[in-house]
Amino acid sequence: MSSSDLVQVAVDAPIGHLFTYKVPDHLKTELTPGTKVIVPFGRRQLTGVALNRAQDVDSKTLEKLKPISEIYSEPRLGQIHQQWLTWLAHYYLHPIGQVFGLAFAPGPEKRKRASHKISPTAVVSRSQNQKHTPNEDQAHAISEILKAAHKKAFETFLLYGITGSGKTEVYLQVIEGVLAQDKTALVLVPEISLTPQLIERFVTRFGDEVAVIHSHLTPREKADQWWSAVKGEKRILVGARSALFCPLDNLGVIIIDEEHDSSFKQEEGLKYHARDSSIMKARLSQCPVVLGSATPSLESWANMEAGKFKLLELKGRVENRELPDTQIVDMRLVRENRDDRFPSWLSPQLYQELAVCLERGEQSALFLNRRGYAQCLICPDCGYSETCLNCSVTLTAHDRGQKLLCHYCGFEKPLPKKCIKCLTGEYRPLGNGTERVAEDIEQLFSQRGVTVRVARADRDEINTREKLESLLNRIHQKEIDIIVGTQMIAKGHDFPELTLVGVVLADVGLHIPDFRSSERIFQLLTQVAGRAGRHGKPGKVLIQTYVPEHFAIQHALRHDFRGFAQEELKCRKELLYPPFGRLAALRIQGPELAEVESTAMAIMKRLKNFSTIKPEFGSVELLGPTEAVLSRLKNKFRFQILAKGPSTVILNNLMQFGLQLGEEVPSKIDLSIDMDPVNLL
DNA sequence: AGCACGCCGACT
DNA sequence: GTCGGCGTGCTC
Repeated sequence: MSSSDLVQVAVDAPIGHLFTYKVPDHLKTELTPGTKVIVPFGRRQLTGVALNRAQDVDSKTLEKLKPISEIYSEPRLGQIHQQWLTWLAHYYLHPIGQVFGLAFAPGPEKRKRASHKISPTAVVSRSQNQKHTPNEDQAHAISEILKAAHKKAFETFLLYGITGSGKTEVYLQVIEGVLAQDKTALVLVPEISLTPQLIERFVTRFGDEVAVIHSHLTPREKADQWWSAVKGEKRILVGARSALFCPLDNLGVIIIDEEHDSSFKQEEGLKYHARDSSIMKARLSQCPVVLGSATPSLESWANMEAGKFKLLELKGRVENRELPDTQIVDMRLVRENRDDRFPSWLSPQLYQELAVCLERGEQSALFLNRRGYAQCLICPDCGYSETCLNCSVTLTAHDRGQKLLCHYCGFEKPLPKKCIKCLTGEYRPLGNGTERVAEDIEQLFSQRGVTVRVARADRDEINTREKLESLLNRIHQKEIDIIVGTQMIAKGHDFPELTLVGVVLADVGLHIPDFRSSERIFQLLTQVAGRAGRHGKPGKVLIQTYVPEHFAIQHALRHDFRGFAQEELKCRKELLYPPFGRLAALRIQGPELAEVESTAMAIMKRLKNFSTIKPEFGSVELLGPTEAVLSRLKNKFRFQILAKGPSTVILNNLMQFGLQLGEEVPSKIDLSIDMDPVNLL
């Protein structure tokens, strides 16, 4: 037998290694590395990707090998994609066949030859949103990026500029230049920022060159968009993180907008970070990658300071718009001088500003990073609060407190009339959510004979694309006076008439035991402040907080990212947290607490042992096992081991060993590894 | 992940 | 006697 008869296949099954298949004679010429195939696997037929030809095997093993059943004529993953997907599988310790599976179009398998043109926005007026003449900073950024693209040079640019500094215009002109070089462009945006407005901007500029992938498309639409990009009919692909898997050829640039956004990290299955993975893809594709943000992640900022990323700064807002006047309201004082005319979450100062805003006929927004009616309901008699059956969390009140909902598993039940513990107490809300804020505001003003049109913008209220579009329309038509919302109003949307932003409680999220909590609060406050006063009218931002002295709040108040970064990086350095050290999390989960705990301890012991025997792991610090902060989710008890080390290579090696340990663990227990974890709860 | 095989409890 | 529970093990 000659070696060309055998091929390695990455089969779409949760198994870490490749499988060897025979190549039937009639497929020999058509089968090249990167071809999608169907192979017999046990009793089933699975898809996979053929990779390299396999070595000869002895005749005994040869007998066991099965032949490839079928092959697809397209897509054929080029060498760059194969290398990239292989890197992902190794780096994130995920079964290679499943990683390769992600590079195929989601949705309908059978596709028609004719490609339907699905333009995300039907008719576009090319008059509006035309190409702007870039200012000096923009022009410099555009030329630097295009220079790299032209040289086919890999380089990572950090495009740093505050909200309204014109990052999108840079993206658009870079893409224009890349298209002129006859190459393609990929733009990744957090799902929440992938708004009709943003899509419109791309479509207006580039018309039917743009494919868009977002989560509200039907499988059919998604497949059409995907294929039009794969086949090069559309040379620009805009999408959320998963669009990174679309096998575009001839990439000229990758753009990651809002690069700091934690939604770029996938938390399930292949736990990849789309920003880091993009950088690897750009490296392999020999093209520049642009990371854009007003509040860069400290990882990226440190990489820039270390000279690995090149800084392109956009100073100031375009058209010299002024930064909003930002003030803090100390809620401790508000509480001391309690004014019963207002709900307890509302300071007289914020009320005053809202009233002024209403009088002037201008729009305002109230931001609170907590959805629902109340964080929990508590019995005033015995102190009991309702918890989820499946998770170790309290239930959040929704629908004016009539419904209790678990934000982790979706469990819900109606509110009991009396406390289920002492049977006498009547639950009281604790910790306001957006629903409560919206209700209070409406009531407060109507009591005073003022009708305010309040709209809520959160995941509960705005759960379809239609609702989002209708909300945005109503806001733009000035049919809304006050928008009450969560992150949804902080990210992506441009509200031209908005002059006042009130942060209801900046403290939400500040006390969670996660080393990135300050960074997240700084980002959120900066983003939400950036919504105020963008078009000619000066904006005002009021931040209500019980900890006005907190450095994240103080730096946000002064619009001082550099100051924040410097101070936060100092803390990170002392504890060797990222970006100064790297992390890997090993998570152990299962239905029985005792079993999970003992398994976690056994694994820790093995890891410790292994790392003391091998000197190269001397620099790795192993922490735990600890019960996760969310100790039970969806009926699974959760423990965690954290590995902290100087480099990812070392952590990766250690985690490879950790993965092996997973095979010796009881079958009810699942062990998963998260490289560069973002969520540590 | 499926889908087998395999070895113990409650049914006609 | 078997129907079916889910533990364990394999898939080129």
